[in-house]
Amino acid sequence: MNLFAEIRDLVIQSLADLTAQGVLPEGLSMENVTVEPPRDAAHGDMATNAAMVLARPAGMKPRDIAEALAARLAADARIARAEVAGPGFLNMALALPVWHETVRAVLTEGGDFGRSRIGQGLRVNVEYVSANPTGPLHVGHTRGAVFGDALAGLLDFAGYDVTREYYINDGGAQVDVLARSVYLRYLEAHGRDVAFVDGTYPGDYLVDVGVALKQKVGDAWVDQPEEVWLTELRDFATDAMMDLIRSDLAALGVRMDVFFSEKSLYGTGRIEAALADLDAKGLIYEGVLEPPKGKTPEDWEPREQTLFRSTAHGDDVDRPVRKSDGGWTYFAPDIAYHYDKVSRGFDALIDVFGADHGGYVKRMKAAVSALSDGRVPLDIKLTQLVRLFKNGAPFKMSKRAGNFVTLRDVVEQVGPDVTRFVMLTRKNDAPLDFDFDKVLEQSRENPVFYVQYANARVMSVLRRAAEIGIAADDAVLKGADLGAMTHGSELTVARKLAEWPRLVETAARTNEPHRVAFYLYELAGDFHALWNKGNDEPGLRFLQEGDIATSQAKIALARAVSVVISAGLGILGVKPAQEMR
RNA sequence: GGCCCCGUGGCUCAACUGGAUAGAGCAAUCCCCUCCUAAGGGAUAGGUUGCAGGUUCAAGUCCUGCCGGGGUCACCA
Repeated sequence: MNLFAEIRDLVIQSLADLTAQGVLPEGLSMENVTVEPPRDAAHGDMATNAAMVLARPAGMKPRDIAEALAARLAADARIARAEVAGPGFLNMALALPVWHETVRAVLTEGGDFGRSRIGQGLRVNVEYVSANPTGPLHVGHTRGAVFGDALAGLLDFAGYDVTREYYINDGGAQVDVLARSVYLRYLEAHGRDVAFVDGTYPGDYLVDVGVALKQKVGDAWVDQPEEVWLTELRDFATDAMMDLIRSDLAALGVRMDVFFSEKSLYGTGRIEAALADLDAKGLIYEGVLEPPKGKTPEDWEPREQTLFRSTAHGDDVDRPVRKSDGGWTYFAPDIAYHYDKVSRGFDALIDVFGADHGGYVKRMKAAVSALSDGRVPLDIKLTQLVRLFKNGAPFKMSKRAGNFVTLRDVVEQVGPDVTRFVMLTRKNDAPLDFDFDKVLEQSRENPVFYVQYANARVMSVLRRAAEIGIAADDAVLKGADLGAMTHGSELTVARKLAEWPRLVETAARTNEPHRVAFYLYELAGDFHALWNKGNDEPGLRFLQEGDIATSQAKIALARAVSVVISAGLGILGVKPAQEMR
């Protein structure tokens, strides 16, 4: 049930009736007619812009349309009042039973309340994390991981068929570096003194890998040239790193559907096939690029290269796909990878990148546009930096190479639920401050706590109800007479619940899971306000001694809040708290 | 220099992709605990949405040009 959609349907139907009566001319487009909550609650429960949108095409005054529409709407039982305001807004106040039915719908539909069908079962691929398999995940990856996972959860809830995918960059030169670094640790495991020269990874996390390698091959590779061990060691090392990364993701509660290996694209003709597709479309050519506009690099020299005509699909310059030594640029396998995604039949693609990859957005979009002939949209979401703090002071990462704050560090210190929620308290393209102390603070400043506390309070009421003998399981509550729910503070909460399905759709349409986190904070706020009013006005308490029917009506509202909080947190991958400790 | 992102009360951020008088939280001042967990709530004060134009019934939101901050910029991924 989506109340806003229902009322919009009513408005559209009413406009159609007016057209049939000849009040409005034929053929008006209703596309831009919206029904939304007004900013100011004093304006009523819902407002429509219909009169203003239609005034010009209809050749009528906004107020005339609004008056006619108001009269029509007032005939519906759900509309308690409809009045014209401002330049032609039509404000509607809804009848009390509408809110009671909203609460009942939440209890009846349970965790499915708010589920949407706007996705229409379309298959969407969300690619995220995709960190190089050269070490453990760090905080930056954590934000991308949480964002991508929450987005996937959101789209699933909105009716899409979602695939969560990780692209393993195991094909480039960085894997050779990894292999050499592991080799050094391997020598170390054999008691050798080693030096980590520039261009190798000195991180401690490779120590165990070196030991494991020793156990596997003994001393067979000691004092052997690279030709002997490099190829095999690459696989060994990337496997070890992917095991590490998988366990990092598991600690955060992220589970991928697909791990796609870049290496699997090489030597199999798949890169060639993708470029052949572009070539057949006349988008591959040999040419010389102009130097970048403005500042020319010192060592610039004109060079003939194999280029992808990405400018034909919105990019600023064409992009090389082959290096001068004949090998592929990194962009070539990326093209092939997205070609693979397109050919797997996805209806939409989403890539989640760190903000430092902003420069690749246009070329990736151009590639997907070209490969799919514009049929498959690619949305690229960039996640901004995470700034770490401890007790309000910037948390310096050690300068020592290879030593950084890992995902594991964060999760072990504050837990996966807090990590996830906090990472979503800012929209993806804004920098995020993460303070190890503040995120554990129990105060209104901390949204994680605030939302969890609201849910815990509901649970507390349910436990207390059981103690004093008031039946309050869901089966009872959804059949309860909600007539006793009339107070303004109660209706404020019900109104907020009614917004949930609409919020889900907006968040899904924009690919912005942070909206869910903000909504939950607002819902919790309305609930806390109601709770506190119960301190002043005993009549607003959820448990009314000696009046089981009234208690059940009020408990039903509280329970509905926890149902929506649980559903919302579920989308974000956070477990709701049953009690605070 | 080109491209991308950001600029909203003293501070940290929202604003339902164009809707009404721009909303929250911190900080400030004042109030509310025999009461379902006060780990909370209520009230007051605080704004030319970086600047200047434009588009329209309507602009924080869209367009153009500036200013400021960040990212990025051909054979590294």
